[in-house]
Amino acid sequence: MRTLYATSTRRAVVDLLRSERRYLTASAIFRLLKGDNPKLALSTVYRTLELLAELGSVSSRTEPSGEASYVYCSDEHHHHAICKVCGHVDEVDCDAMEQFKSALLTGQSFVLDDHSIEFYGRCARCR
Amino acid sequence: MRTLYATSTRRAVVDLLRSERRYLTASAIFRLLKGDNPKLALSTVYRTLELLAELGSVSSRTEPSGEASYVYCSDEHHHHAICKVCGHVDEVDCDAMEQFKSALLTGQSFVLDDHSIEFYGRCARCR
DNA sequence: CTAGATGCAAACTCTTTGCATTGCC
DNA sequence: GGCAATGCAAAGAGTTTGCATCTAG
Repeated sequence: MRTLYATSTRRAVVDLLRSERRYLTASAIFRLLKGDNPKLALSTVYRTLELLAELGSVSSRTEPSGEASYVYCSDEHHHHAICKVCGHVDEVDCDAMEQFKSALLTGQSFVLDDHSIEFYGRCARCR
Repeated sequence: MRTLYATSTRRAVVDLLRSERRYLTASAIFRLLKGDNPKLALSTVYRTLELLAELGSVSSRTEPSGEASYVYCSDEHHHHAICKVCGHVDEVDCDAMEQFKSALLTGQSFVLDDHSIEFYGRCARCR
């Protein structure tokens, strides 16, 4: 199995995502880190994000523009509540979903295997 | 206000989406229509899809690959149940969601304004 | 006839890849 | 020292745009 190096770039990307807790695009991350690391390459950011996604440390979504964005979060099954004001992302656990399945799919002859939910609203600080 | 022409290309795209009822990418639509319409341009398909989205006749999502795909559906607030086998898309109305809000967001100090759900499973025919 | 739609090709944006060089362990 | 990671530049893929031509109304 491949050995992973804890490089300074990787640490910087993880630190940034861990402190921001909102969805950031690769180029946004690149811009934010470029200052402290002038020779950083955008392709390295992409490769780091790909790695973090494989490791289950980040989750990605697609912005309406079509750009991919990433947020640091747990590897458990959960969903995201995204603040429309500041972009802050809360994790929402989804045990409740189980018991609601049937009600949500009333009248549909559909066998539910999985689901994906995004909530939009205002977080504790922006409320 | 701008006048819309009911051109043959537009009719063809709408007819296709209405009969397929599954998410199709612009290039898939292009390929499917190219046979009957050899001089069709991909850019026209994109422009038609953009128009249909504005009119509320199609809804779009982003495939894991990053490609945008489109499905013909109602303009009402609803969600989609997507068959993993054939891709068939059922519309799921979401009245039920209202009463589940609080349960789903238990313990979160988040004010919910909106939500987006996708269900994955097997449709009536593929079950 | 005329505004709107189309085809074609070029331009753009985001993302990925090849390869020589650098850096972690 | 050796393998993994990086920077840089080039290539890909999907999408958009400018413009001359065509067409529905």
